[in-house]
Amino acid sequence: MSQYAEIVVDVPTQQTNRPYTYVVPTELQEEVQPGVRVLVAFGHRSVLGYVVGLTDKLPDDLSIDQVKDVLTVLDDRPVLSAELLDLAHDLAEKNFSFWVTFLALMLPTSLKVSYRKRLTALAGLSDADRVDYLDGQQERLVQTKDFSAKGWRAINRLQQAGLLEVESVIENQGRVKTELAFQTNDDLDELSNIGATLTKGAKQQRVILAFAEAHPGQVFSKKEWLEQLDVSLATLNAAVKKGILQKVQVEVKRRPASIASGKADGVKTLNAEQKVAYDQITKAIDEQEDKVFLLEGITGSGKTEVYLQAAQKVIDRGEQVLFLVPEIALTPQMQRRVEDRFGEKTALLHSGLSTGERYDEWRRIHEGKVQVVVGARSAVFAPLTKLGLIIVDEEHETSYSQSENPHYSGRDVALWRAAYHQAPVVLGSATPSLESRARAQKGVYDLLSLSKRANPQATLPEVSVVDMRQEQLDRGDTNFSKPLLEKLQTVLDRGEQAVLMLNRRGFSSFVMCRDCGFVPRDPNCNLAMTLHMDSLTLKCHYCGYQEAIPQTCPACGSNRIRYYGTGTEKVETELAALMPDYPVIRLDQDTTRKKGAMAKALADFGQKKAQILLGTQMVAKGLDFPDVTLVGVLNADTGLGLPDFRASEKTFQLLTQVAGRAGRAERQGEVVIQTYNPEHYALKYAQKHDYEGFYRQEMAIRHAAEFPPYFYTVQIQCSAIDENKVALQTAKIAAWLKKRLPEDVLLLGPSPHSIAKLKGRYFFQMILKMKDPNEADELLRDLVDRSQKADKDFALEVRRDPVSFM
DNA sequence: AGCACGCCGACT
DNA sequence: GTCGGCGTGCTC
Repeated sequence: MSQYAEIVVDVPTQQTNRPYTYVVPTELQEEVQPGVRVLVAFGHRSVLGYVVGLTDKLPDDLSIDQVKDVLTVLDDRPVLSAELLDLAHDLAEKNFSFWVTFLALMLPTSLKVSYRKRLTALAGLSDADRVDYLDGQQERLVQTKDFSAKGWRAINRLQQAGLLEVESVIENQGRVKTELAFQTNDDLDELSNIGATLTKGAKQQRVILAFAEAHPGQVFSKKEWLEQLDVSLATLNAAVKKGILQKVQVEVKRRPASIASGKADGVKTLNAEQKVAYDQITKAIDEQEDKVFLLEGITGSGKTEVYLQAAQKVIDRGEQVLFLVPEIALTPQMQRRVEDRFGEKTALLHSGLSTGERYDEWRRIHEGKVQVVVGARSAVFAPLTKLGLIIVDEEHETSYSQSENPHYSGRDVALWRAAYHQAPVVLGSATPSLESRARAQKGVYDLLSLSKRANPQATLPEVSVVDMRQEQLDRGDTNFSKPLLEKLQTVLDRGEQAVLMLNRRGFSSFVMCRDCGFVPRDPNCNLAMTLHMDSLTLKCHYCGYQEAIPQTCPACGSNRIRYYGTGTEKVETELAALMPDYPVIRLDQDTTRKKGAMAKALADFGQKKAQILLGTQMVAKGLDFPDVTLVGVLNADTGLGLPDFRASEKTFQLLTQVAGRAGRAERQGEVVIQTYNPEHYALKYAQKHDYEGFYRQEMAIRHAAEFPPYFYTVQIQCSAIDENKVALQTAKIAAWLKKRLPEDVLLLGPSPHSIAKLKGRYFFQMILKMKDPNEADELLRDLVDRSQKADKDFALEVRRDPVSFM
């Protein structure tokens, strides 16, 4: 029996980033366990806390009268395991954040609490005050932000005068979902008595009564009653009044819509290379080795089949599998395969779920009812206790890194958890990140390669590169080169399908006045706004600001205001003119915003309702359609100009991924890449399907420029509403750092963000480069600490191994 | 983050 | 003299 609990309180600041000791009252001894949430008094108020440990001994610097009691226990069993408590602590240290921030991140939103106050009017409160503070009501639930500091002072005065009651309310944000149901009376004598009182005309009541007598004491949902007995709700309510039925609330678990095809996904025979990979992975599973495998397999080489069979092995051992995918909403095909293979044992976690669905999936995992969890980044914190294998599909994807606070790398968390559980990790990709590939080179990871397509009749597609500079000279301003159009026509005539990708990264359509050159910009970010023809608006893609397309130039009044650049919509229009007989399915942010729209568009394409699929980067990932024999990349190189040392790597990965959509079955596939940089090495290697070649050349460049994987990077990003303030403050910090940084740590910058103003704030950044990733940690922690106290408007974020630079 | 304490200028 | 502005420091 432990007397004291170590508790991390829900106050995310540097000064409170440690456990506090509380007394466990005897009556709560059973319930207070590591990993449960509790309410504790902290300062002058009550806050949520996470129990991170128990102890019998008071810390030396505390006396018994300084320690307060745990007030309430919120969970009847721990919501966080010892593993996750530990992991949260490590992540906070590593990413310059707070322990409590990561603890909260690991739980579904439904288990977070809201802090509110209940104001209740007492006798003597004036009508004016009642209107001001209670909306004219008797009582009201309010948040801190509902009143200004002045307002709160006034409320405190009213409370002291005994005119108003103020009470803190802390409660879970989510609730278990219940639905209305009706339970039949189980007292048959009483039922027959009621039957005697029914009038002749009460036919419906007799139906219900007969049913109740046949099923005494049973519960059926409202829906079941309405459908099965064909009665109305009013009739049911009347039966409640008579005492035949009783209203009850029953718990229902929300499940995200299954997209399983209904047929079991058959186990496929592995080819020789797949078998080697499978054997190595399952050996590590059996021997409980926390090995990391890098599964480097060309597109269509059957990585998924290896994952699924290895997962089966883990399930047979009674253990659990964590299967991470970049963004599950974008890969419905992967979701379907896992569901077809493992059915009810699967849980899904991704951003497309509602809060309630997410909570219920989380509880299924927490209750141990699940053996496979499929999910995007945040699913890496799934409360699995018997992990036997972690799979990270498309491990090079940057979406595994969270760039907003708190920063973390899902891939690194996967490695941490696997080591904890002594389970292997499989990192899979056709185009591994240079970091992972380099680790495999050094023997830190085990390299497994799949060099052939799984379908023995399928080969890698032929890739041709078209120089758009020449095309523009010959044919004028167009998005479609002659070779691409010819190939497209051939494929369509044969009844096959084509995927066209418009790489929109760093590229967009905008409006410009042909007379004065005016370009409409949004007032927050001062960026050229992107044209949206479907809603006839101009939008800022960064802050979401939108306005109507001007008919005349706001600057000079000319009506020669025209559209420039290329968006998917404009290409769609151009395509419709060039290929009027062939309908097009468009796939971009705008057409897939609605829930399930992506899956529907892909299903339509799969059923050949259209032969052309046109989209942004999202068509590059994971699509597997046997009739696609042509892939066209309309603008391959727009990403090369970004201020990011990974621009080449990202371009190579994107081109390789999208090229992999062609010729996945028996028919030979073809790829046409249109570019203004035909000589660029990223294109050359993508053309030859030569990842290893690209890897070697890019590594040489990274080595010369002292970038990852040879060096570790840390990004320090500063922002403020006032431009001068950030510039000045950032320069000061740079000078401060230069004085203190070890000699072998390089500081780049500060430099302004390539987009001057974002969401009303100005950004500057500095980059640190170093050989030892933790060399500057202490200094950076000190910096974060100081900057937090310094100024409310000024914000500073430290990002380890950032995936994009600005 | 909240909340109190305490110091300073602007009013009854 | 007192009220309310906000800078500083603490919370088991």
